Amino acid sequence: MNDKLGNWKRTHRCGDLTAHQIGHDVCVMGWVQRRRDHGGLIFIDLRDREGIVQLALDPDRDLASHQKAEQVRNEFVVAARGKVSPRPEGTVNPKMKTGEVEIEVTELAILNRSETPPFMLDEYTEVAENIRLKYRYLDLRRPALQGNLMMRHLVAKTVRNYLDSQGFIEVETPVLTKSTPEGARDYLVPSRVNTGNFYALPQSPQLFKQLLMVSGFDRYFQIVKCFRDEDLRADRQPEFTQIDCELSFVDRNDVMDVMEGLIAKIFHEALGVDVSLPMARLSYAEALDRFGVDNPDLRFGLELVDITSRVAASQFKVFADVASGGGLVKALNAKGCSSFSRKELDDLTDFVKIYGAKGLAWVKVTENGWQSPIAKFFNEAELAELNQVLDAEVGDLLMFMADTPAVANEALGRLRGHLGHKLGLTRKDDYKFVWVTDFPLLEWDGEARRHVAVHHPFTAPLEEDIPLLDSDPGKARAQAYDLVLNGSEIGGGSIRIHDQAVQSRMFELLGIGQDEAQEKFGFLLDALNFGAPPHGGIAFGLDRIMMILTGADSIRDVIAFPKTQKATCLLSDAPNEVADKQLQELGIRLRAQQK
RNA sequence: GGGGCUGUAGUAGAGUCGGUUACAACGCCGGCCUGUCACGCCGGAGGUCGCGGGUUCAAGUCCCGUCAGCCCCGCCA
Repeated sequence: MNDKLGNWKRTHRCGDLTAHQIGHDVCVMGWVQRRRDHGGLIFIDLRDREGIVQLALDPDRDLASHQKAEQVRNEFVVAARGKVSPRPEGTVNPKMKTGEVEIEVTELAILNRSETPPFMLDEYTEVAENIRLKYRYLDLRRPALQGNLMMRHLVAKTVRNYLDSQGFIEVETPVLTKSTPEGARDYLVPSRVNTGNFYALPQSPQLFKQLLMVSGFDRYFQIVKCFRDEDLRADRQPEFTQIDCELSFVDRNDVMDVMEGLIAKIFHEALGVDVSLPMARLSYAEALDRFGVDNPDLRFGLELVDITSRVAASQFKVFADVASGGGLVKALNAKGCSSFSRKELDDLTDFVKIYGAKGLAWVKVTENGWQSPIAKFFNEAELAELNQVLDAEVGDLLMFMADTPAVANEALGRLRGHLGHKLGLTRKDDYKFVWVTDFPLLEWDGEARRHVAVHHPFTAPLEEDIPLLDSDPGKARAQAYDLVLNGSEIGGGSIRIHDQAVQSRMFELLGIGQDEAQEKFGFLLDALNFGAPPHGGIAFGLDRIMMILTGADSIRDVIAFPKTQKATCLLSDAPNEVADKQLQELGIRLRAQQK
């Protein structure tokens, strides 16, 4: 039989007790981290979200509570009354925040018992993630995850305070909304009242926040769940949280300025790190040229060098053919890496093949010149020129990639990131921000044989590029911007089209006919005709920001109840089959599973 | 849809070349212990080697399939 809470009132949290409370009578409640039974004396480490404090139970002080403590096991829920006392000489534990004191218990209550937990809730035990996810409520008792979620709360609070101070108003938008073409696969929700019709869960509140600008709210924000039915990754969950913002009467510099302030505030509050402003800015074209990717990690150099024109006339056919065929030949210099083993080089080659590269040429720069399978194809002048543009010195490892521009950039850019990690150049407490701007507005989808929006269909082109919409739409750049932190895209947005004519032209370019545009987005097009202000916005991935703030390698470590890579919940067992009656009410019949 | 890694007591691991009864640690249970703090000492219980099939005199070990977790490609405006 458990003890009743009765009139016991907690006075302190365990982790808050220090020398300041010495002499105070206190009452604490929490979970038993560990019991140490010395036959006579019993020590209990009692844990709550703030930390751990030691209870000392002496039979000479109170026999009843000592006897009760003999029954106590790990994870029992216990309340203790007693006096905060300095620990005897020589028994202070400097590893604990509360290590100078202990509670001399005079009354102990067992508020609830616990089965032996399936795994030890200490910092030393590594447990398989499927076990942790099944017993998520236990895993969440551990200090690491408690800390992550408490910091998440602090960040959300900071976001609300900052945006409020900047004149933003938090407005909720519908979760049951309309499925629209473009973008990610929607999660669908069948409508019972309108049999055969479906809502979609929002991929983002994009259209609604634009409508709020038309409504004159001027500045909107929302910390909001978004849903995308796509495959998961270490930093991607099917439901995730955005810090969603939209502003009226602004250009993109205004948006970036306000948002830099938000990010700086978050880092100051959460980590005590002061981000220097303004943040770096890089055009999309320059990002690709120097780093191969549009989300460069600026914590280290290893920049890519375009050598296409320098190898066009070389005897090395692989390079020369690519160079003359519209491809790209790029290189990077891994300083001091000529000691890489054959196996390491093979691994790097395998790595770039993941991104479609056919191979990777490498050169070890030695005192006797190039040591490389491709050295023989280059004459003295060419060697000298390449050494010069790549800043090659003895001990360096040069790597070359020749392919289509898309593959060469992506593969070598990813290799650059891979090397940065491998060489230990990516400190987690080093924070390098960069805005990437001037993205292309459109990209050609060879399969669908039409243009698709790089950002989304409501993104405004650069004003100077509007004529290109008619002459060469693929060349038009967008008033879009991504915020990249340490190689991770943590946010992105754009100035929107507020002119109905431009928006219609945009749909035309995307191959969305007038009728279809009216059917899918008519409410937005109508709204643009009723005095839509110039506006733009941005959305940050709160989960990704939290990953970086906490140093988590997985997005699951910053979400209370995450899903597995197959989008299931091991705790609740979602998704599951539903009763036939439910399907009947919805007018749904399941198709036979195709094998 | 594809590539890769992992799967052995409650937990996390070892298990050699296929060969007797599958090991030790932590946890758990019992006993002892009045200054420990990942307490210590003594004793004990605990196994569908993920699952299914195959090869073999013999499979945790080799082969095929499958399931689950993780990482990646595709996908993610």
